[in-house]
Amino acid sequence: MKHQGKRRGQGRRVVTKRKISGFLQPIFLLRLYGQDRHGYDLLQGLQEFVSDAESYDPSIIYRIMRNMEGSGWVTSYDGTVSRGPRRRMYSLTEEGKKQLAQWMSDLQRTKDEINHLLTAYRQQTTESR
Amino acid sequence: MKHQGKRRGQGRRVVTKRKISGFLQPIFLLRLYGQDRHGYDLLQGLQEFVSDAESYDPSIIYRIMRNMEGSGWVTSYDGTVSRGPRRRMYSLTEEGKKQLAQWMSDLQRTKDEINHLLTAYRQQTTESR
DNA sequence: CCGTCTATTGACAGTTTGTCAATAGATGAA
DNA sequence: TTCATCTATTGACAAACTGTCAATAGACGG
Repeated sequence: MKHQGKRRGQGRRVVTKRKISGFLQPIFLLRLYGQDRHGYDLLQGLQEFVSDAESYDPSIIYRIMRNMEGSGWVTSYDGTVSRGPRRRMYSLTEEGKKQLAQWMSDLQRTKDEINHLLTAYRQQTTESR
Repeated sequence: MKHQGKRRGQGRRVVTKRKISGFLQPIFLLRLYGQDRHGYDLLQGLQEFVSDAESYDPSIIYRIMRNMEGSGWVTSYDGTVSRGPRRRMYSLTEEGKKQLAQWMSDLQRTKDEINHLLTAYRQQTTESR
């Protein structure tokens, strides 16, 4: 008999720094819709879509873009250099557009689910006062 | 010189089964608002809030609940047995209520961000046809 | 020539996830 | 009674993902 209703599980787990995963990918794909861009450009445009854009380490952009290239959603090529070192330019593929559409429909459903949850919460907290 | 614009990154990474993380926790806390419940009960009530409730392995509920107990958001005790083996009952703590409120405000912002993204996507796809 | 800014890459440790087997009591059928 | 089945919970492992940070490197201003 290990534990029977007594204290369990305390300790460890204090803060969670994890962000909502799978949210940056659609943002990047969307920003590649009109024109090709390089990683740093994508990083800077992030602030339009997320509130804590500064908290992202630049390296994650490149990791995400490499993964998306591996999935065939973007392709890359060496861009011309203006200031600084070589830039890897990314462009959206047809497959990437399909993936983006899929993501958007998933996000629509996620939004509906969040909404449902928020409504249920408000209901719960107003009726019990 | 490793790669200069040639094929890179293809291979690995085909399907992503990962779900939006940190979405089940607030659902469970909310369902504990009115009354104490056991894990299996929480599992069954999931379908009200997420579309793919069946796809969740029961074990994740217990893992999540143990973590939340470790964080002090719920406490547990042995419940009375009606059908089947012992049930571990969970109840929401005051700290858990605070955490839930925090989560809800985060989700509100997340919802706004998703909304912004969806709007930007629709704009992009309609203007470019 | 040096420091700074732009830009990208690679690596590693720690966390989280999906999955699955194991345990176990209660109930109903044979 | 014995067995299968349903309800419930626990533990463990490998794979995937995350945060973080150091390293590289070209261009530019002073």
